[in-house]
Amino acid sequence: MPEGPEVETVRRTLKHFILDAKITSVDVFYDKIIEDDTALFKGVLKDQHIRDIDRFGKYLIFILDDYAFISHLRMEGKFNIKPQGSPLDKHDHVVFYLNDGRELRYNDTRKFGRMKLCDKLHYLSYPPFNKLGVDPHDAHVEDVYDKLHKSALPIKTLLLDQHIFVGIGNIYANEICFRMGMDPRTRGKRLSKKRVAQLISIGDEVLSEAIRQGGTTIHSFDANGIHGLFQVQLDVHMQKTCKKCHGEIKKIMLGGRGTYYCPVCQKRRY
DNA sequence: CGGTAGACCTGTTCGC
DNA sequence: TGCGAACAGGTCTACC
Repeated sequence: MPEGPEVETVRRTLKHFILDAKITSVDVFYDKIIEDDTALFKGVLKDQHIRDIDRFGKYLIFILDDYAFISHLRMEGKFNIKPQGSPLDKHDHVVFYLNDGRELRYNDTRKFGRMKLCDKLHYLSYPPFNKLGVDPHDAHVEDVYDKLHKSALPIKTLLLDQHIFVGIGNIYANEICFRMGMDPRTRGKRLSKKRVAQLISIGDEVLSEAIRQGGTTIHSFDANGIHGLFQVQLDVHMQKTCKKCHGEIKKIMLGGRGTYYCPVCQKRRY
């Protein structure tokens, strides 16, 4: 699922359903998902209540009584809440058994997602968080400008760099460039301070709107029949026709990622 | 250090 | 229809 807005939707939904539930035990069917020793991970989580769920960028942080762990969904990770004993899906890799007869299941077709124990109180001061950038909502122009100004990489590639901004993924990077009226190939160093200020505010706007709409849900989060997640209205990503000028949307590769843009509306290079 | 392929996985879609 | 290549919401590593 996961760019920042989708992870935020998962966070809110999970929090709504499993806050204060107790983890009675954990099963792990694919060890690589757990970056710690699996036995340690299972042992630490046993009999802990889920007291809170935080998010930083695309990371979820589960806060327990005495410990905490982070979860990154990468490309296809999903959490589902199922009644105890309902049939396991082929791609369910981690199961958290809850004391109320439900199970929180981590499902991940491509097995890219990762979980790891972290410091409960000061996790932001340790890896991976201490090296990450800022949420566009909290960004300061000077800091971002300093980073962008040093780089010859395309701005669209820089938007994906989690050391600069957190939470922006491939879809929203494309959408942000479109809303900026900016060619995604524009080099970071070409952006003026004023343009960076605009980038921050449009970035914040795009992510906030997506959160309001419940994230772009293609593989829908399916917690106990809770649907109602809208699909975010996308302007360019995977589109054929430009919503503004009705011209053709072009697709190119930048930094190995599919990049969509309108050659008419995103002509300007700064 | 900056930047770019390749790796990690499975499933779906596209082209011949 | 079949079959391999390319691609998918992400990040790390190895290597110029």
